[in-house]
Formats: sequence, C-alpha cells, structure tokens
Amino acid sequence: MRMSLKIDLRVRADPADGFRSFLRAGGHSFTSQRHSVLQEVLRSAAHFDAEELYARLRKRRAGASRATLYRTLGHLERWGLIRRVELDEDHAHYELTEGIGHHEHLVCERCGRVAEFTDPELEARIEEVIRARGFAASRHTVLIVGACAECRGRGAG
Amino acid sequence: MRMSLKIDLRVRADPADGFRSFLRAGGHSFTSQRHSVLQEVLRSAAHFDAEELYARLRKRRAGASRATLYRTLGHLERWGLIRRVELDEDHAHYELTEGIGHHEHLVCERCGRVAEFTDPELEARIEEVIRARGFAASRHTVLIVGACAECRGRGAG
DNA sequence: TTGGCTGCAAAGAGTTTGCAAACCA
DNA sequence: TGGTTTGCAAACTCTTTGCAGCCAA
Repeated sequence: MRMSLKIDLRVRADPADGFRSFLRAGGHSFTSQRHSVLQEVLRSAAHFDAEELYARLRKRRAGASRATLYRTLGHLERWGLIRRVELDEDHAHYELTEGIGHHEHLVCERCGRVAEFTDPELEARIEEVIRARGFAASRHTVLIVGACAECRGRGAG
Repeated sequence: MRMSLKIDLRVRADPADGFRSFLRAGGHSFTSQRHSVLQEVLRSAAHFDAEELYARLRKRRAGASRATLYRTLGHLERWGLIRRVELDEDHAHYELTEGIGHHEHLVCERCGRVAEFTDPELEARIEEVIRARGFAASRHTVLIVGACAECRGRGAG
C-alpha cells in the first residue's frame, strides 16, 4: 500500500499534471496560457511579483495577458503552489510554497533583496501569544525591514 | 533646570503648538485645514484609515479635501504623531504613536477588530535574529490574522 | 456543443500630482 | 509680496471585471 502511494506520487511528478487535475476537479480547463504561467512561476526566484512575471512571459513570447496572469495566479494560490506575501510594498509578492516550510522575511531597503529566516523560539512565542489571547490564527507574518549586512558594509551605516 | 524643562514641556502641551513649530521649522505653514486634520486625528481610536478620517472631517464640516488630508497625514507622520501600520488590507492604516510603545497586532478576520500586544520575549528573539544576520533594522512588524476569542465563541470555530 | 477561457478595455480602489486661485507670514 | 497651500480633476498603480469571440473537453 505504501508502495502504490509512492508510485502515485511519482506519476504526479510533473507539476503540470497536478495543476491540470486541480483545475479539472473544479470544473476548469487547463489552457496553454495557464500552462505558460505555471512554467514561468516554476522558473521564478524565491520571490516574485505579477509585473515581473508578466515581463518574463512576454520575453518568452509565452502568451498570457495581464488579466489571465492575475486570474491564473489566483488558481495557483488556491492550488497551493504559491502563497501571497506582504513585503511592505504597495503590490503583491508571491513565493513558491513547494518544499519550503513556514518562514519569515527580512527586506533590505537599499538593495531590495529579500532574505528568509526561521526561528523556532520566535514561532513558539507567537504561538504562545495566540494561545494566551484565545485567538484562532489562520496565519501570521514577521517582517523585518532595514539594511542588510552587505549594504551596511558598502554604504554609510 | 529640571524645573524649566518641565515648564517648557507644559507650555507645549497643546499638540497644535508642536505641529505648528514642526511645520514652521520646515518652512511650511500651519493652516486651518491642517489644524482640523490634527484635531480629528487626535480624536481617533487606536487605529484609523484615511477614508474614515475624511468622513469624520466632513461630518464635522471641518474642511479639508482628500488631497489635503493625504498631504497632512504625510506631515503628521514625518512629525512623528502617527505611524503607518500594515494591517493586511489594501489601504493604509495609521495609529497614534503618542504615549504608546512598540507593539504588534492581532487582526480578527470576522469582526475586523485590531488588538495590540507586546511580548518582551518575542521582541528579544527578533532582536536576536537581526543581530545574527548583521542587519540594521529600521523597523519590524508582527501580524497575526485569525479569529478573536469573542468571534470564536459566537460562530462556529 | 457549450461551458469555461481569453484579451481587450474599462472600471475600481487608494493615493498622488499639476495647476490656478487663495492664503499665510 | 512671495512662497505655500488648497481643491479640483486628472493621473497613476495595481488589480479586477464585463463582454464578445475563442477554445478545451
């Protein structure tokens, strides 16, 4: 039984198959545009935003209008491949959830780089606060904004 | 000397005086609109947003256009009376910094209420992460989103 | 076939900005 | 008087939506 489960997972190794199944289960279709968006998302760095993804799609001549891109990002988020993250800017950023556990973010105001970190004790404290307040948290975020070590070394400060 | 400092502070007790000084120092003027906005901000609850503040100004017939309101919020933020906070919505929220120390937020998705909390151990862990990364943090936020105790008691969940 | 899909363009929400008239110091 | 500020409307950014034609199953 364990064997067959493993085999099942292997058959599903291609993300496109998984996405197709997800879409079909919801009565939706797996179009070439959605396939292009999926491929480009999988080629993304740890963090990306809609505009950057759109530019890459255009460069690759993999057609998808901005409207379709936004609609597809919604599907991918519902499917669980990506997650929307707030990085202190006025537009949405996404990150691949694939293989990554929960983590928080450090954003450098100078170079714009986003670093991730995990800290079990920090998470434990957050859980404690949630418990103490009788809250049922659906999610939480910790965002640290400032200057990263490299930028500090470079400029003044 | 301590006495005279105290007296100075008392003379400055009216926020309007402080704001006027701040504006003048920057070569700006203290207009009736800016005074109205200041008053209304001081009458605000712990958290407010531009639209809500604008509605209150209109109700009070204390004139200030939306443009002036946004411009004045910028001045108040620079002065330090208010601080912009990200509360997981697509528009800015502000809070009075006056008399409040650093704190984090819990947002209830059902009733929309925002609660504040402080947790020294949590802050210490964040400082530790910052130090370990060689980061020079200008600020950080912790946001917990979910259902508050009251809402949990009420609805299902 | 026939629902779902696409691209376009327009609508939205929130916020900013150009500009001429009005105002403060 | 001269530099600021105001209000209006238009511009802007990011994202969503209405619609007519198109495509997948």
